[in-house]
Amino acid sequence: MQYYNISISVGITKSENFTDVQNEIALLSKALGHPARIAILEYLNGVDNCICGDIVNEIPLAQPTVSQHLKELKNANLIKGTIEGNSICYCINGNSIEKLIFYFSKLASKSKNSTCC
Amino acid sequence: MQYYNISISVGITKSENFTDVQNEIALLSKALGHPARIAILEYLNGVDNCICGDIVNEIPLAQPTVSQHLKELKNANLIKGTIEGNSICYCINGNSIEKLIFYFSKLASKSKNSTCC
DNA sequence: TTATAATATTGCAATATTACAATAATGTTT
DNA sequence: AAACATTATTGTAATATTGCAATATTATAA
Repeated sequence: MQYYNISISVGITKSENFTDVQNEIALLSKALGHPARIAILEYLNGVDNCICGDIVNEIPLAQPTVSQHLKELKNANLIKGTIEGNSICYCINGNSIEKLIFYFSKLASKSKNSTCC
Repeated sequence: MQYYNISISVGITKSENFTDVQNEIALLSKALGHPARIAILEYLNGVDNCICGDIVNEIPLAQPTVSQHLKELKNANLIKGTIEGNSICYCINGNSIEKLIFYFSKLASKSKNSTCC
């Protein structure tokens, strides 16, 4: 008797089964799915003109953790930013946020009238 | 020599460090952070009047997996639903979606003018 | 050049998420 | 009642996420 242990993709999100739009909205949402990253966006929004050097001091987490969250926000295209001297200059990418707003508006449009549940 | 291995919260999101609003938006976003759950919402939105019995057949994942995703959407208050006979009747909770739209609109408002990054 | 300051990366432990087979629970048919 | 249909739960394996200490990188200041 011989056993073939076939287990290919347990634990991985099956992105290939879904549309590009579904995957994109999910990725953006996922990046927003942590309070620290929401807090970072709130701070960036509160600071005018992108003069933002000390995000680390504003977020109640250790510096490497904040750095990691910033990286994820940038990967998801939710913030733009560059290093300027020995500090960073990040700001919100309004386009991505608006993409979400536009998508969710469509999603909520029909569901307003639903009274059965 | 004696070692005290103190490691309390490694791996857990530190929700207590953030505001209620930040946590709520993050939880909603997190629930939206998977293409299958986006697909479920799209399907629910496409079907009028909540006559939705066969979500499982519409999502390209195994039935237990779909059931799990539905549970998460319900936990996050993104869908409402009840069992009706031997089928389910789910529909989108427009209030939660609108909560996100409202929040993101505020977040994107200031960032439109940012030109430094 | 040698600090100093700010951010990034690495490595690791702990927890969370994803997916599904097997099974349970529950209502509907026959 | 027995078979069927539909959804939920349990258990488990694999991967992902979270958080931080230690360290690296890079630019500025002394």
